[in-house]
Amino acid sequence: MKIGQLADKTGLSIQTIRFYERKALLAAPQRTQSNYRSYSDEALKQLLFIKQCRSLDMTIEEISLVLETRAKPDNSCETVNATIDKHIDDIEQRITELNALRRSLVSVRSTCADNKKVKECGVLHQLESIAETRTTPKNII
Amino acid sequence: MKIGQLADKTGLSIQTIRFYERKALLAAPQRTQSNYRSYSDEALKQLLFIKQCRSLDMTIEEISLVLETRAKPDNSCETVNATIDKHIDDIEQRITELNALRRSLVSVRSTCADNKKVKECGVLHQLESIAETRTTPKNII
DNA sequence: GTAAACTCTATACTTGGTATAGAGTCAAGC
DNA sequence: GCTTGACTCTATACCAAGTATAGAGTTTAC
Repeated sequence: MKIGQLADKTGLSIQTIRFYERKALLAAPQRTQSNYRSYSDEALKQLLFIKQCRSLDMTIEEISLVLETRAKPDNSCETVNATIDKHIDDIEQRITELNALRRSLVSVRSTCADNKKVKECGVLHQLESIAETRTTPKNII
Repeated sequence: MKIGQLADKTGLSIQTIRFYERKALLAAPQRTQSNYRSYSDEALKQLLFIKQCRSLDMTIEEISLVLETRAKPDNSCETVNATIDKHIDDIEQRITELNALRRSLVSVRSTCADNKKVKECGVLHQLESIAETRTTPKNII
């Protein structure tokens, strides 16, 4: 199967598939005489797995780790579970941060009604006051 | 004041300050004879303003817009409020998405106990099953 | 035979910075 | 006067997870 068909079947773009190959998530496939990539059904399965992981917002690195673990059926799946657990933690933390951020924004926003002029704008005044700067999260997620 | 002092006073890194200058958030300062940047207190204020906006996770573009509006004291502050409102909306949407994501992850995770082998791992099985792929958010925030 | 559709590689772009390299400048101590 | 260390300058590359292009070659349909 050529890359276009694989893209159709997976719903991923052709560039994304090539990108995953470069990132070593997907093994480099065989090539036709004209140097076109030629994929097996295994590749399709692999890509759907990757897509599923990405839909859970796992990073390429996390997926890489999971794929590596998966390759050895008799190993413990501990690292997979640990990856998911950490990922859940990260997301929970990010939710907490965003909630705090939302509260700050709502608070700032509440200081200005509509139809004011710039010089009277409470929001701008708020932004000028050097409130104890909340250290904002590196937005990983 | 030289850039190092400004960095100390604002808590921003020297590179970040130069980066903001390149992005036109901060006006290019005067230069000494030896081509060192020489800042006024205005620049300090401006940077603190920018830092405050960034701490609210506003993008460079949003900050740019707000700064532009702020420059005209008699204009309406409508665009500022609109920017904040949209920003709040975006964050609320992102929180909703992350909550959904968290539920999915917890659900996947619940299918595997500890100390299983890869071939028995419920999490891996879940990831293989081609569940209706939740279209995952482009993580803007 | 030719045009459309497909594929290839390589490269640049996105965001908000961070991290170098290599060169120049300044102040202090000897 | 000279050296050393701290500072600054520009330019460039890097991060994640792709997306978008240019320019070339290939296959397919008519």
